[in-house]
Amino acid sequence: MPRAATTTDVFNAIAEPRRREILAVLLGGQEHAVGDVVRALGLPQPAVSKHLRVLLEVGVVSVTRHGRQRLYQLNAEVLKPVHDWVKTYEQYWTRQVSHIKARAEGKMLGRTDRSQSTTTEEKKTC
Amino acid sequence: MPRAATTTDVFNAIAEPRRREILAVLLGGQEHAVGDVVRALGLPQPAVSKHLRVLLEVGVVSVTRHGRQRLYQLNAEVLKPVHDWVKTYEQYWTRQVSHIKARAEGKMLGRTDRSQSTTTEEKKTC
DNA sequence: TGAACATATTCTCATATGAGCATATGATTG
DNA sequence: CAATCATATGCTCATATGAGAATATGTTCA
Repeated sequence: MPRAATTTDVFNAIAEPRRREILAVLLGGQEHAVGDVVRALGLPQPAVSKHLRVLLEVGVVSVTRHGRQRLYQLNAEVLKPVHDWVKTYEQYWTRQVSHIKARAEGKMLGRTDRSQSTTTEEKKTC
Repeated sequence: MPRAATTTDVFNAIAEPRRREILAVLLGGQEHAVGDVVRALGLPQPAVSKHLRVLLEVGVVSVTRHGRQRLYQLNAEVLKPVHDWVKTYEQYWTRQVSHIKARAEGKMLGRTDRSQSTTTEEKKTC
């Protein structure tokens, strides 16, 4: 089976950087025509339309017809699952992390360190 | 260009449900052998190893060799970007949404600038 | 040394992209 | 109606899956 479709859920939909950029443009609750997004991001119109379609299918944006243009609006609540999910992990990077972890483990394993991490490249997030 | 590699960034890595399940198993800061995850999720071992590799490349887990087994551990801070990103949208699904939106719209007409964190940082625990 | 155990890697295959480009659909106006 | 503006859809192509099965690498122990 190939990778799940981008329209499967919000997690897949927002994995695409361009789509996050589009959502950023829609931030503020304002309605925005496709053209606005195109101009704001400098992307080709078809690309924007396609990305908006994915976001629409997942429900994170809604659309309204207004004359010859379609006004897209952010529907943020659909992002809540992402928030809830990641929030579960929040405590592990907030201060006292080592403390919490130490207590949880309760012991220290003597280990031979050998960071053979395959690729030590830097990944940038959006 | 095809879809970005799953190892491109955290957003892509966590788009896969199985990978989120694996992270859930690693929750708690404890070190877990691959076999533990396999047993916990009932997935074939190669599948787990492959998913762990992706998570490792993105940095959301770290690994340590201990005898013949490899102990994986959650490295939650890598998830912070996801948290920060989604948090920007949080205010739009929390109560008073319409109120907040109305105020925002009233203030800024026209430009959508991207932005900076919400000045009011609330820290409530779950 | 060899068997058993733990995990990683390789290979194939069906499938879903995202980019780029062309074109279709729809609405507005002269 | 025809021209124009605003969007959406269709097409090709290179590429990266994730699942499944088989196999390789590495470690411990008898």
